Amino acid sequence: MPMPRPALAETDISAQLREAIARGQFSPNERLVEAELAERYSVNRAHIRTALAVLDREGLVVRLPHRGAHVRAISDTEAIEIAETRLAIEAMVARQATLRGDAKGRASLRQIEKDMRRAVTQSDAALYSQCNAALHRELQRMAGNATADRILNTLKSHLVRLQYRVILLPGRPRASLAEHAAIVKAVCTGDADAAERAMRKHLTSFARLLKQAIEATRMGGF
Amino acid sequence: MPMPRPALAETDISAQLREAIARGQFSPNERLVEAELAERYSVNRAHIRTALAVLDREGLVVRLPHRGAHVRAISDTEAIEIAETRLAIEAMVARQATLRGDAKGRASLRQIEKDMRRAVTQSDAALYSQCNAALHRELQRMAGNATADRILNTLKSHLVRLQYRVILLPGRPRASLAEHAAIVKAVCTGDADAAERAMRKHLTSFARLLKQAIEATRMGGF
DNA sequence: CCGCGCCAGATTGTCAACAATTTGGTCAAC
DNA sequence: GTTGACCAAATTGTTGACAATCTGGCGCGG
Repeated sequence: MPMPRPALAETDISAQLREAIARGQFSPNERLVEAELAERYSVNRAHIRTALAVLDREGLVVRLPHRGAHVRAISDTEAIEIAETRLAIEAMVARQATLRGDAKGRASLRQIEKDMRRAVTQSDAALYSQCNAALHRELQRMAGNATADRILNTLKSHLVRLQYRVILLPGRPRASLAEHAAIVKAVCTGDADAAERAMRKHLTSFARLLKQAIEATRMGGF
Repeated sequence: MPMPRPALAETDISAQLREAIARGQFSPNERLVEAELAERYSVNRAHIRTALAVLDREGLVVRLPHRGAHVRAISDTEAIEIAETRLAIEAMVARQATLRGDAKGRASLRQIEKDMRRAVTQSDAALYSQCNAALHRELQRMAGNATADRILNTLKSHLVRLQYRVILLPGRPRASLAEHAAIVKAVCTGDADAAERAMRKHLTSFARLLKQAIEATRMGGF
């Protein structure tokens, strides 16, 4: 039986912190005091320091010499930037998934689409969100592009804080479903161009709505 | 007068190591012993450790528990993967540079193109390579997409070890020049679609040649 | 009342010592 | 000759202590 792989403590802490920040357990601009984090995660301060350096490089936190680290508040324009960059990569992933994907992957996609449909008819936002993630994940797996995986992983950790704003927009799930269906269809019929186009369309509309949501928030004084 | 910003030692060491690995000062699979690096860069072992963690996350090195770090040897398929991912992002950057670039940037591009032409007529490979980097850098600046910048920076650090193979191909500079000229023209005339297409074409041919160069190397032994 | 310098506490940056683990080699037994 | 246990050196993993620096508040002088 192959041991569940060791994984360095530092790597682990980076992942935990990344997740925590992405989930909003630390608010933007919140100070991240090394000693506190060390205690909270029951590790040495050195590990926290290392994790912060990694997250700094990823853009999730900012560190100023002798002034410590804080959660980086991504600006509105930057959020859009990130969404656009994600779009560029996921469009490529959709293409590669079409070209390199296996039958099992295509079957998975179709199943996920079904679940999505159910989520929409039942107005189950949580289920929909879950299916959404599953679909994108399956496409990444089919594409088998580890580089793209890593980048998307990082980009999404920036976006999760924001996407709930979009998902909750009235009528969004229904529109999103149609877009997803188009992607699944293209991938399953082996039309790589169409798959890329469909994904591009999907994420373009996501980016547009994100932009609107941001504007609205700014106006409405949150 | 704004101080040239402090920059943490750790961040600095990460950058130095990244550069060194990218330049091939450490060969693939070479062991990276913390104590040795600490001495070479005149810093504490803790700094090296942190830097290695960052580079691990970036995919430049691999670390195994209790067995240390070594330069990650990127496989052939992965090199192509990286080139394709780069393509996806730079195509977007070209588009954004067209839409958001300023007149000064466009003037720069035209100047760089001139220098490139000179490099080709003089068969000055070093100059050409320099112009090539300058052109892509200027496009990134014009696009003003910090997220894309960071990602491209990382991706390129993986590719530099390989690109000399492509640049040295007979006739490559001349073909590359035409592709670059098309990009500059599209960006300067404000045709974003054309700019994206031109960049895509340019990097597609780069990826194709990289693939060929890799195949050739594999055949030719060594 | 306001500004300024200065001090104490909090926090980060640096470092060296120590513990834990792997690796490669040696030697004995078969 | 080969196998395997075992030991020593090298290396990584962990931890605590100490130095350097920032922050906020206090009191002094204007």
